Amino acid sequence: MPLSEKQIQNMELRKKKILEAAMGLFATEGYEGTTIKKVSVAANVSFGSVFTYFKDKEALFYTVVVEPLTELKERVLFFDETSADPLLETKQMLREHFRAFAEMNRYLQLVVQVVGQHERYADVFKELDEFHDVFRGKVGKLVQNGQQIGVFKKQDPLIVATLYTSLLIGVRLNSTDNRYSDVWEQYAVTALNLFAPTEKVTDKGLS
Amino acid sequence: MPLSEKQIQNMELRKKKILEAAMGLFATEGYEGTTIKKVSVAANVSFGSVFTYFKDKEALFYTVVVEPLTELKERVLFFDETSADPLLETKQMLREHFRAFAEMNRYLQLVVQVVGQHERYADVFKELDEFHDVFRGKVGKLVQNGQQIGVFKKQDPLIVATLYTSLLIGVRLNSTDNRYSDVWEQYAVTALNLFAPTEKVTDKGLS
Amino acid sequence: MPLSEKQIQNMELRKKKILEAAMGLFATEGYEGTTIKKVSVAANVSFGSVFTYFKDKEALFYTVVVEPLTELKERVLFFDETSADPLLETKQMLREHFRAFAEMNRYLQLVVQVVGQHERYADVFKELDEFHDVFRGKVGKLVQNGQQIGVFKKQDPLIVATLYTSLLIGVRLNSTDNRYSDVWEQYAVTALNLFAPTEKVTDKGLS
Amino acid sequence: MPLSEKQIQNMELRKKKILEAAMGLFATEGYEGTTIKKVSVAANVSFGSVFTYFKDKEALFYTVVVEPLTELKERVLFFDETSADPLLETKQMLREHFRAFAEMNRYLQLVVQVVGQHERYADVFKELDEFHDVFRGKVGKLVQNGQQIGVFKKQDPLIVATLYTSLLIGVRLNSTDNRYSDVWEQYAVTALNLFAPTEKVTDKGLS
DNA sequence: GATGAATGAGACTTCATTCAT
DNA sequence: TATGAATGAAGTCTCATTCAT
Repeated sequence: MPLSEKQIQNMELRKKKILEAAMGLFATEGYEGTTIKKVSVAANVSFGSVFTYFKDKEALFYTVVVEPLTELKERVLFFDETSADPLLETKQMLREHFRAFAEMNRYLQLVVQVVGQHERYADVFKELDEFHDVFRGKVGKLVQNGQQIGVFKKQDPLIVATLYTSLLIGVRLNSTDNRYSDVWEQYAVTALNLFAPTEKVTDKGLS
Repeated sequence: MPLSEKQIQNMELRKKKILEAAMGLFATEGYEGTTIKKVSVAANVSFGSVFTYFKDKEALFYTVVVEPLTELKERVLFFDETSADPLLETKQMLREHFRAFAEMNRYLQLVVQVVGQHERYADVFKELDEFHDVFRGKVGKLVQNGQQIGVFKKQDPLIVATLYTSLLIGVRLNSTDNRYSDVWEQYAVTALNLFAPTEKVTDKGLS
Repeated sequence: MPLSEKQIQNMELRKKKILEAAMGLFATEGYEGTTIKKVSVAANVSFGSVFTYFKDKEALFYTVVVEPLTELKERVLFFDETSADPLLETKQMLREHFRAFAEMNRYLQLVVQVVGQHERYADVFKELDEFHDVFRGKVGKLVQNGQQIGVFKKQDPLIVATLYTSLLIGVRLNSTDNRYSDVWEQYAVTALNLFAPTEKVTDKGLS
Repeated sequence: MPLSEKQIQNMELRKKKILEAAMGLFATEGYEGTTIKKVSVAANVSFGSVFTYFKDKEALFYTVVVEPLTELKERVLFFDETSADPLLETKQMLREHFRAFAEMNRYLQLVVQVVGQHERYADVFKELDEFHDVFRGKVGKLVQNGQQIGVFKKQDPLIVATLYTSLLIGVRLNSTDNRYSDVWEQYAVTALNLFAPTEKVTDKGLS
């Protein structure tokens, strides 16, 4: 007797609730600071139910870290590094990236923890690190593109890309707010300097 | 009977060994991942001795995070924000900062943890946050100085300063090495762009 | 609506599968080592179905231990203690007993557990113990019969009977195979000495 | 600072108390039926102290089973299989063996569990099984010795030895008392028949 | 002051049992 | 009746902290 449609939906809802509760707790209280009991209470679910959906705490953590990576990838890798107008592309990219990093606050807090203690979270870090490489590589290509066209000064594109991704995560680490606001808009504008644009860049392109 | 000079020195040595062992463990294994037993073994000291020098685990952690802050402050706040040559001052500052951040790896890993979970480590975070404000303010003044003289383009100096400190911690977070090397040297050079220097900046000033 | 003949047959089949799976698991993994989940998987039946047929784990265990007792009784109490040729009767009994104990390996493993921890399995042990008394009593009568006729030396018949049943279970405990083989045949022959036969006993009667 | 003599003695006492409590519980309630909490209460020791002396439950069980094996070996392998009077030697051996099996009741209950579920307790069973082989071999030699001298009828000595050790453990399994008594004395006398003595054996040698 | 045994709170996890579908 | 998700009691084990020596 297979499960009814309604049951399946209900289970997915419960699983989602658990994941959200777990994400919030892992982000603010850390791995050990988060107990299954706390998660179950926050998710308004019985203690044992957490284990119905996740083999153990480790598996819960893994899912919490890896699953939202899909959304992060989509929001972060959308840009066209082969654009004919790399300056404009970069400006738009910056704005979108800062917006994404502003909005995905809780998740990125988690990412920081994993990256900061990569030896401890080796499995999960591997996933993040692979993404980081892809991300940095793509940014590097855009930088190179801009340099060839002459809108960016000549510099090692990978160094620039590395500094840029570091800047993003660093800003996220140093901020405590969850919303995209004027400050983040300003960050995006100012961060363009990292790419060393040759022309007089005004805010026009972004406004 | 007062303690002899020799005894006092010995105790200080033991305390230092414990602190160093604890720093390494807290940095790589986290707060809960670090047990007093592990610390005592790493410090080559008996289990109970840890409690002779520190009231409890909390106090040990606090000391481990707060005490090295003095060194960090010294290495990071050394620059002269009122310098008559703010461009040169900035270049030198960059190099020294990246060097410091490269070398104080383990400690900064710890800092990242505390900042990333500031709600959890409220007490200790307060100390770090106050330092961060001072640091950012001083950098902001240097930026302002440079803008007035005309070596930097006009931008909100505090935004620039914030991005700069974020970049520093972000680079540290994304790197895994412990030594100052050519890569870090390049970071320092390239990061200057964040300040939007007006003249043609070459590596001369840094080499 | 009463259940159809087919349905009833199906249910009996399912129940039997569960019992067999449970017997194997209880025998090799013990009471606590056996989980309802394992039983359901081994029986190729859903988790909940076990509870459809048995009130709880306790009831399942009880059935697993008590139900096969009928077969054991039949195979073990078949002999005629009033036989006019008690020596021959004893020889045949021995062979059949050892054969039964060789073949009912799994079940007897279970019996050993219950007997070995009779305080813990008081209910179920009671059943086994009553059977044991009957068994021993009947063997005792055969021994007495043989002694009166003079084919066995005089000894306390109950002591002999007790030693004999102990020997049976002891041999079963010390062996790991599941089949009746030459070794078991030899056991049966040699075990006759326990009854202290007066004449020269050869293997003739058994071969 | 090494532990004082007094402290060491106290620790040994505590460890012994735990072992005794554990043996009683494992014997009567089985491995899973025995909880660390029960052991600590029975040993009049705190919960955590059990883990001070034993790595985990498994290690406790192992020690409980393997340590008393030394005593069992001593009490069981004492006899001289090369004796010039193998009949007398056998009679004495029987008496001592039954006495030992009567007195080491609790421990042998444990042995029965391990042997009865050897797959589950593979590690610990190995130790017991090795001992059993030695034991059986030595008994076999004594039987052979007796057969050569002519006090025992010719039979496969190893079969006799196997039946004998099985008888011992079987009797222990079927009895519930803890003391050596008249019944056990009678068992010892009657069990001699298993060896098929040729002469008229009376109780003289044993009384 | 130095040591490490003693303690018990609290975490993770398993699993029998219930019950809605 | 068959199924398997939901639940929470109970067990193992870790580890911070205390304290006697």
